[in-house]
Amino acid sequence: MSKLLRAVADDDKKQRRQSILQAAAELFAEDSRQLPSVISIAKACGLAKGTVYLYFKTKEGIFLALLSQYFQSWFEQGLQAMAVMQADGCTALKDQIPRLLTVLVDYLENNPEFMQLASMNHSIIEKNLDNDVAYQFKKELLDLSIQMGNAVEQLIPALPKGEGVLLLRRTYALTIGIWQLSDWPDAMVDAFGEDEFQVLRPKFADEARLAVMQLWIGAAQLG
Amino acid sequence: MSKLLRAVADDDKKQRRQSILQAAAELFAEDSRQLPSVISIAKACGLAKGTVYLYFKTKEGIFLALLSQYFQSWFEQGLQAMAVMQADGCTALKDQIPRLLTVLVDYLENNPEFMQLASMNHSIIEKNLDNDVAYQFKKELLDLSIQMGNAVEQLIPALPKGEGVLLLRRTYALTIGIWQLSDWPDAMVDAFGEDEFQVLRPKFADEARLAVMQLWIGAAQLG
Amino acid sequence: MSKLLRAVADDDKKQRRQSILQAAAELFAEDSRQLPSVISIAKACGLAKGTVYLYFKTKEGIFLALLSQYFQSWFEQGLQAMAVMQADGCTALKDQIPRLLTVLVDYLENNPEFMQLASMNHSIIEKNLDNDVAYQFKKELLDLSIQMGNAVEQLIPALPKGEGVLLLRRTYALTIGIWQLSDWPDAMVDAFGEDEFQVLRPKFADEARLAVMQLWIGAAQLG
Amino acid sequence: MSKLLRAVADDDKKQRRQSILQAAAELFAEDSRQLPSVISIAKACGLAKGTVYLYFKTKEGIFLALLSQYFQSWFEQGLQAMAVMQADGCTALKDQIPRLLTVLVDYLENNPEFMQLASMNHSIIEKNLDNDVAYQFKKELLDLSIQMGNAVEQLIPALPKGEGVLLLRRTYALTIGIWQLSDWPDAMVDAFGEDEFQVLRPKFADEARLAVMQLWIGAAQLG
DNA sequence: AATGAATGAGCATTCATTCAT
DNA sequence: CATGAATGAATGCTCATTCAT
Repeated sequence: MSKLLRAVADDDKKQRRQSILQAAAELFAEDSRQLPSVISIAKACGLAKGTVYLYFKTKEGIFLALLSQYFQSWFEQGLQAMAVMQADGCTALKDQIPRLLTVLVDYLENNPEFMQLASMNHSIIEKNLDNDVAYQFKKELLDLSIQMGNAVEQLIPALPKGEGVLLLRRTYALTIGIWQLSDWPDAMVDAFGEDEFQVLRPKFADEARLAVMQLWIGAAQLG
Repeated sequence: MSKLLRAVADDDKKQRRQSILQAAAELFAEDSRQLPSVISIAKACGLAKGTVYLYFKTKEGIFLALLSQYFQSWFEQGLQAMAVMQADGCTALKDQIPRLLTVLVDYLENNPEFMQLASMNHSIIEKNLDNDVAYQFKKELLDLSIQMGNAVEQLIPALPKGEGVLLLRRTYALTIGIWQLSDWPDAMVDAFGEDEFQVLRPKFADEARLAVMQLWIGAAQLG
Repeated sequence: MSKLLRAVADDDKKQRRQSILQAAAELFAEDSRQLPSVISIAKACGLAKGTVYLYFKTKEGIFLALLSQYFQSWFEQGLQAMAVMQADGCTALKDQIPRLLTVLVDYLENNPEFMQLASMNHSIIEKNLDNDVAYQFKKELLDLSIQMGNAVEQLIPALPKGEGVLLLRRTYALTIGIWQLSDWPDAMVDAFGEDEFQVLRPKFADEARLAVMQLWIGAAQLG
Repeated sequence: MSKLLRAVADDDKKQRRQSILQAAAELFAEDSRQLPSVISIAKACGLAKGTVYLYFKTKEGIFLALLSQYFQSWFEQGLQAMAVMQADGCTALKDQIPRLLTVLVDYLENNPEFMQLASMNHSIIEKNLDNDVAYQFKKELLDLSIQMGNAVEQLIPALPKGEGVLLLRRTYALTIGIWQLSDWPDAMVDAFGEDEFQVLRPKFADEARLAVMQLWIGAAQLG
């Protein structure tokens, strides 16, 4: 076998790690019912199985890292959108919330693996993880959530102190649930068609936009 | 081994089928991270493995049937609550909605396997089902949903025609999402404690009650 | 695949179990450096891998069962030999001991897998065993040893009470050690020839006969 | 990483080689069920994995070198003891043999890794060795054995010419066998206790002293 | 000489499902 | 109807060794 170029420099290593994540994401997108096998990931990025384990301790570790990246990007998008709106002088709540939600939902729509991964039961991804790795992930997620929660509170004055992050939590829960409703196995779609059960199977982005809007309105109302 | 008495009469068969579901539910409750094995279910109800397959085509079929029963009971509870309220002459929306939601969430709280199973539906249960069985399940669920959707519309006049069932759909999505957030593997709770990450990990019933209320208020608002 | 005849009757099951042991023994004889893989054992007796696990809980369990059979046969041979000698009226110690040792060593010579297996380090066979299975084995071995130890004491009057089983223990230890000295990997024999190192590498049976005889004489002397 | 100082001088190399053996011995002592991994050895002596392979062709080579050192020390002890006795004018066979055996067994008792390693030699260590390395080892061992065999013959006049080395060979075999009997996995000791099976599981040093004495007496008798 | 990134062979075990009895 | 023997697919991970740097 022609051996791979060695990733000696730190940058090269980072890049290689990223290529593993990339391959993992693509394979997972193909069949979101289960995590792809390590060997398939390795092959997909031209590495040997053992090499993958130089970069990740366990298979689940790969997908947690992936999930982490999605979360980060998602929050970034949200924070950025809010920053832009402020810079734009867009202060009408009526406009701001829909703009923010659109940004957030668009991201989910454009990165379906995110929701797939996130909605995968804990019992699948979070088993077989180093406590360190899992803790790190939770910690980052918590920090990001709180940071963005604060921003949301500034956006919606009616929201009591500390409710921002809770609203985000519920928003996330809602999108996860909607994803699961919307995500049918292809085989089932083929078998049953799109129409008969459309009440049970919403189109993700439309439903998410609308449902989250309802949730936010209700939250602002109650606050 | 001495063979079991044969279930010849329809009633006997129904009863045997029910005993399988019973056993499956109990075993699943013991460890809800994964579906119990067929052999364990068979033993738990005193049958041989092959016999279980006389009543269900696949293991997943057992749990879909179980899930179906939970849905039925859940909807029944909801419908009944609404009927009682009407009989009581409780017509203040302000009172009715909380009463209904309490009934619904209480059911979920008292039947944690329901949420667990429902949140597995997606990635685990539906991957190995006969089309017939799956279709049957979806169909029943659809009918129930529509029926209850109508009732909800009567309850909330502000809700436009056809929005009842959609609100239910979102309610279900929201509870599923909250369940997943609240349901940590024991190992992780032990490792990280209950406190540090409580923002990420709500208590199911409290959160569900509150979040669903927000959703319904928002929905009524928008309607 | 044409499926196997089913071993339903108890006798058939016993026979099938025996055929697994048979196959395991033969494969192990081919390369005594390591336990053969389960798949190779299964194939060698025309079974599927899973079927092997219907008869044994772990791979190591197969080899412990095998070892147990060898021990039983070995002790039987010894006990029988002593019984025959008594019946023959052979009472001269001078004759009896060599006859007994010949019987014992012949058995080892004719069943080389026995010594191979026995001399395999504990860390290999005794790991991955049910405690029950291991205990059962030890218990049987203990009983047999004591029984035969008593017989040896009757044979050698000079031996103090209770020394019979200890002499057997040392005899066993000695044969194990000699086996290890005598058992070179084929590759090494090929590479180095038989002659240069014959001082380090005895021929098993000759050495065992002689060394054990020395041990027994010394034991009788000391007793 | 900063590269290590290079061992250019022969002495430095010898020292580095020795430090590898040292580390290997210590790690093996910690868990004598299996040979430690190369990476753990490398780390333990502050080297990189590849560097270890500059000094030894295979992992087993490390442990064979270690085994060789144990053998050398063991024989040295024995030869020295015999020399001292002669210098002491201790000529009573009755006294000499026990003194010698005590020295030999004490060494084994104080260096349990020796027996552990020696009893692995057979099934584990020799399976992955360069012929050169193995030959070298055998050759050295042979020379030492012959040398010490001669010394034993001088000690025990009753021993025919050439029987000294054979007696040593049997002595070694006997100690190896006794070692294996005495060496139970901790898990098993914990599970079964020390008492019930003590007949099958001698205490190494006591048993070795006694059994070897019997062997030597028998050998002197027969000679 | 020293490093450490890359390689890839090797394997026990479970368990859903079938089907001969 | 009931049984339970037989099947066989499916896979993460370690670690000795190599060799480019």
